[in-house]
Formats: sequence, C-alpha cells, structure tokens
Amino acid sequence: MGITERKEREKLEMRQLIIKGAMDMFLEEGFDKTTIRKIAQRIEYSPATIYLYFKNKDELFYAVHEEAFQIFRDYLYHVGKDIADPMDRLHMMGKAYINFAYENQELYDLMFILRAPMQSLVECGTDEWDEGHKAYDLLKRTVQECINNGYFPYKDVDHISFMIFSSMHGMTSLAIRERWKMYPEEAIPSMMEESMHLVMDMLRK
Amino acid sequence: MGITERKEREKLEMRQLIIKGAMDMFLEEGFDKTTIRKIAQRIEYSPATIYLYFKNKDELFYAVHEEAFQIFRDYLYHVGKDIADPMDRLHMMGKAYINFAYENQELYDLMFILRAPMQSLVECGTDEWDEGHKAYDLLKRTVQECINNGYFPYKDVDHISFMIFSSMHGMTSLAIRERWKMYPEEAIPSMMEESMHLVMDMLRK
DNA sequence: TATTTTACTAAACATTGTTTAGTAAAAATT
DNA sequence: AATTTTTACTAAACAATGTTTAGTAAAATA
Repeated sequence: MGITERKEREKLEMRQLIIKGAMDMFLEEGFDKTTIRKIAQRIEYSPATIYLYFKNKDELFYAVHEEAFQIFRDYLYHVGKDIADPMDRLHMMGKAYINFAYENQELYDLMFILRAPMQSLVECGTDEWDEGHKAYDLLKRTVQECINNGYFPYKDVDHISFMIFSSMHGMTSLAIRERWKMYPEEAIPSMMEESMHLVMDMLRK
Repeated sequence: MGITERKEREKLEMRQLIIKGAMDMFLEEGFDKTTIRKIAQRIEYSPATIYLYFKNKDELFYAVHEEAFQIFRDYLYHVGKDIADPMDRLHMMGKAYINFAYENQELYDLMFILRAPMQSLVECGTDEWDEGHKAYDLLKRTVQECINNGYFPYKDVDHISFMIFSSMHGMTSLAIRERWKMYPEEAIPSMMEESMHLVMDMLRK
C-alpha cells in the first residue's frame, strides 16, 4: 500500500522539520528563549501540532540533543581518524573537545548540562543514554590503546577515562556557566588548553 | 535616631526571612519548583513583597547562593584546618568537596551550575564573583604550599589549581546532571573517589 | 456517494515572573 | 493634638510560558 508508506515518510519529515526549527532557534537564541510557540511560528504551524509529534518539550529537546551528538562525534572521530599514535590522537581529541565546547556552547550545554534531555529518558522509562555511551566508548577505546602501548603507568581504563572526561567537562562547563571569573575572559581558552596539556603530561610515566 | 536604626534592622531581618524561605524550599523541592509565589506563601507574605527586598528572582537566588557558599567554605576549611601536611590536606579537601557536592546536590547546582546567580552579577553591573574567588583562593593557597614543599614536579599554581578544580567539578556536575549513565548509579561515588585519588597520585613526582 | 480517519488549529487552562495602583498604619510635621 | 507625609504592604492585573481540549476541514476508505 503506497499511501501508508507516503504518510509514514511525511510523518518523519514533519518530525525533522520541527527538530530543525528547534535546533536553529536554539543556536540563535539559546535554551531559555526557545519556546514551543516560537518554534511553531518559525515553521508556520500551530503550537499544538508539535505535540502530535513529541510528547512534550523534553522529548523534543532530546531529539535535538541527538542531532548535536551526531555532529560532536563526527567531529571528534574526524579529528582523530588519521592519527596512528593513540597518545597523539587522545591529545588532539582533547583539544578538539575543548574547541567544540567553546565554539558551540549552546549545543554543549544541551548535551552535557541541561536537565531536559535526561528528563525525557526518565519519562520514557528507558535509562539507556545511547549517545552518551557511544561518545564515551570513543574515549575508552583510545585510552585502552594508550594503555596497550604502555603510555600510562596506570591500567584501569575506566578510572582513567572517567578522570579525563571529568576534567575536560569541568573546564568547559565552568566556562559555559561563567564560573571562571577568577581569570580574565580572554585567558580562559589558553588556560583550558594548558590544563589539558597538564592532564596529558601527568598521565604519562 | 533610634527609629531609623530599628527600621534598618527590620529590613535586614525581612531579607533574611525571605532568603531562609527560599533556601528551605530550594532544599526540599529543588530549583524548578521553588517559585516566588510559594516562597511568599511559606513566609506568609504576598509575592509582591519579595520584590521590595530583591530586584528579581536572580538576585534572590544570588543571596541564597551566598549562604550556600558560606556553608561550603566553612565545611572545607574545617576539614583541612588541622592537617599540617598540605598534600594530605589537599587530598582530604578533595574528598570533602566530592562529598559535599554529592550530599547537597541542589546547593552545589546553585553554586556552580545554575545560570541565575551569575545572571544577577551581570545585571548588577558588577563582574566580581566574591564567593567564587574566596573558595578558589582556599584551593590555590593549599596548592601553593604543596609546590613549596616540593610535592609536585609542576610549578604553576594557576594551571594546577585550574586542573584540580576542573576535574572535581567535572565529576560532580556530571553526576548531578545525570551524565554518568555509563556506570551503575551505585558505582558513581566510588568512581569519583578513585578518580580523585588518581588526580592526586598523578600530580606527585 | 457516504463514512471514517487523519492532520491540524483556535481557544482555553494553569503556572510562571513581574508591575501597577491603591491602602492602612506608622512617622514626621505643624 | 491634628494634619501631612512616608512606609510597608497587598490585590489584582499583565504577559509569557507549556500543555490540553474540542472541534473542523481535508483525505482516505468503504
């Protein structure tokens, strides 16, 4: 039956249209100012229509958060894929991580700080955060390679990955939420980079 | 003139009453559910009264955030004050930091994650985050002592402090905002503690 | 052609933060 | 002591939000 197929396709396209509208508004104006009403207006539908495609705002923002992760992982993978030495790769990916977070603060916020997407997971009953797992696995695999190549005096891939992720996220999220007022704003990017070097240097034997 | 003095005192007491109401509500129900109306109801005044003592919600939350920092700094200072060796002190303070964040998630969120208090700083024209400076100085002084005692192979007190604060905040804020779904929830506290040990161990020669 | 289903919307609802206009009591002034 | 001014407060309104309800015109099916 061709009609049901077309309808299903249209349903997905409509979902995508809403997600794109939300994402654009998000990038232009940030989370607080991205309202259901304004998204609806931008795509020229009524606010109620959005609720035919998403259970609530959290679920819509979960979908946007998935898109953001796609971009993020592609970027990190692209940066690392041609670097043979795992330590060099880890280093470059760390640099890229900081860079991505600083240049795409709204996206990063949505991915790692805002409650909305995780709230949606809870509401759906699922507790599996697929995007988080995939990104973290990319880190863990690289760390494991470094361990295998004998770069670290430590062997526990989980503790090392946990620590690396934490320090990267700490730096960037403190910057995004404006908690680095102890340093002049211009100094923050270089402080983050130096701090990242410090972590990488400390990790080696 | 005794009347003006009494009035000034009453003004301060009223402010304190509002702050306490907000803090209690905050601790019981979290940020999202702490509304001006409910705070007003709790202290048995009208919502409009709150606006006679605070410019807006951000400013009220800045005041609550100051109280939180008071508690936080007292706790950290108390933990460290009797430990002579700066490295041991740093270690214990790290442990206390994680503990405080995990046991007082709403307060920690207000201090280091929520936009509201920093927003208030911006609106007031000031860009000096007094509470942040004081807490960070406590860390820096301890790090400086460690450097002086030759515990670290690194000398830059700012880079080291930046890195330590980042990794502690990274762990705790990812936990609070539910981004550690790669590990079972029961494992998070021990992962944070182990990760903190790792940082402390790495820092040493 | 008649009926059912689909895709959509206008309007309403309940909650927010915040402002405005007014009032009774307290303080100052005469 | 009487009058005026100031203070401390509030009821009610406003504007913006997420979300739901009741209804409608078009499309699909019978």
